[in-house]
Amino acid sequence: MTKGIRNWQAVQQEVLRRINAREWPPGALIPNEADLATEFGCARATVNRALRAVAEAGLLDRKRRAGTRVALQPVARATLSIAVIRQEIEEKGARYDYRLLERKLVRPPAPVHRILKTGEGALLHVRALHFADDVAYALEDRWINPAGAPAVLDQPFDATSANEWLLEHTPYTGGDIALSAHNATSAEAQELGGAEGAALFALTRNTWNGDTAVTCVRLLFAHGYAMQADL
Amino acid sequence: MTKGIRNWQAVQQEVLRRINAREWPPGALIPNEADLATEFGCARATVNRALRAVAEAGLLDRKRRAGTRVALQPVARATLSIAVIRQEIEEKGARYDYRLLERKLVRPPAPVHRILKTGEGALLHVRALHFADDVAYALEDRWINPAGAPAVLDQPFDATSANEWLLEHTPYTGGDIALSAHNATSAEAQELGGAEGAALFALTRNTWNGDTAVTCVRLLFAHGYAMQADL
DNA sequence: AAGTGGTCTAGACCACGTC
DNA sequence: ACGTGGTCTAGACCACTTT
Repeated sequence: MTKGIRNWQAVQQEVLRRINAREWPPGALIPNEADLATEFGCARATVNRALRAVAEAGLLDRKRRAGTRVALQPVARATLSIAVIRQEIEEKGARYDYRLLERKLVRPPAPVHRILKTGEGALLHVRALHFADDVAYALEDRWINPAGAPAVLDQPFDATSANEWLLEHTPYTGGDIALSAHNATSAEAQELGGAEGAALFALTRNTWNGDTAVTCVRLLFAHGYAMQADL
Repeated sequence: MTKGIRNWQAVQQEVLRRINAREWPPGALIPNEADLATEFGCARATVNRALRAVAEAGLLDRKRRAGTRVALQPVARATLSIAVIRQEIEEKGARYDYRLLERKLVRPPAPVHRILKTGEGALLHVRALHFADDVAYALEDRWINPAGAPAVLDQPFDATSANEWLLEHTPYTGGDIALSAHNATSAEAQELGGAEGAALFALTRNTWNGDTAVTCVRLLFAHGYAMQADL
């Protein structure tokens, strides 16, 4: 009988240890919550809290009646923190700068129209550059649906980026993100200050609020950019 | 007095609604747990569970004594599910295939040595290709520390990829991941079946177990690959 | 039918950071 | 010092799913 494991972090640690040490090998059924609570000398709720945390990390599979099993293929969940670009740059200790390239209310081209599923209305198209210590850092190409972002048409976006303004002023209920690699066109290369054809890291993001599309944006990062994540 | 909000998901939903509707605008201090519990007619623990979930999603900042505030800059947390490559391909409905290119026990070059911080010993270097429906999908270039992966030297990796074997047989306590874009060298282009210079999506991952480095790997995905994430 | 995890409760004490 | 969130408890009932 193990004793003194009374807080959920300690329980979690012990559970992780057993998984790691293969005392509970992949696929194995582990004791139920009540038994573990008895063994550890704590309440079942405490065990539940710990097991739930480990399960959220992907290392346990829990099913009612069937019990808790050690995951066979622990799907690694990496969490990306996608902050406002200004913040990201300032956190690196660099000086942030911003330049608006274009801001137009236009009817979107077909691909954008398809993604945002907007009606007949025009969308606001904004293109801008973000700088870190005067070096181009990212090129932002964004379409904004005025129906999804009140007051957006009054924003000049000449000093504050759409990236930042939207996050502050526009609620959203969901979104999806795609990460990819893209060869710089000559125009992009010129704007970002790199070579044509250079491999650029691209982040494409669509955001909606309920049934209304809010914005779709592509961020092209200068050559050499790497996005960090933790396991 | 709102009534009938008795389970934590319902409380969470109501909290999200208030944030979204700007009833609780960004930066605002929201009522404390006890008051909300009274208002909703449930136990404080239920409110705590809900608020904790919303805070984990990045929409609330909670501090003892200072209370709970709506986050000013809701850092979007996107979660990447990084599965075994075989699984990823099969989930797309494609047929998975694998080919080992190289498997050698060698002294690592300086950059790898620096990352893994291993001693004098040799590392296992494995290069392999993953196919989806006979089309090259990803190129795996991996260094494995025998000290961190028992029995790895007995694995031929001719039928099962190191990607899969390690996940199944080698515990780890942590890791870090970097995502970037990379121009294909001529050799890489040949192996992946693309053009030299094509922009390739790269995932670089280092894994360790306690103080021991386990493996460092670079996965180069064929041109056109996009990694999906959800908000 | 039965056993498992999922959740709620009411109360309590604690840790922490602001006041 | 004191108010806040963080956590633990013991018990209870419920929902799901497998047997």
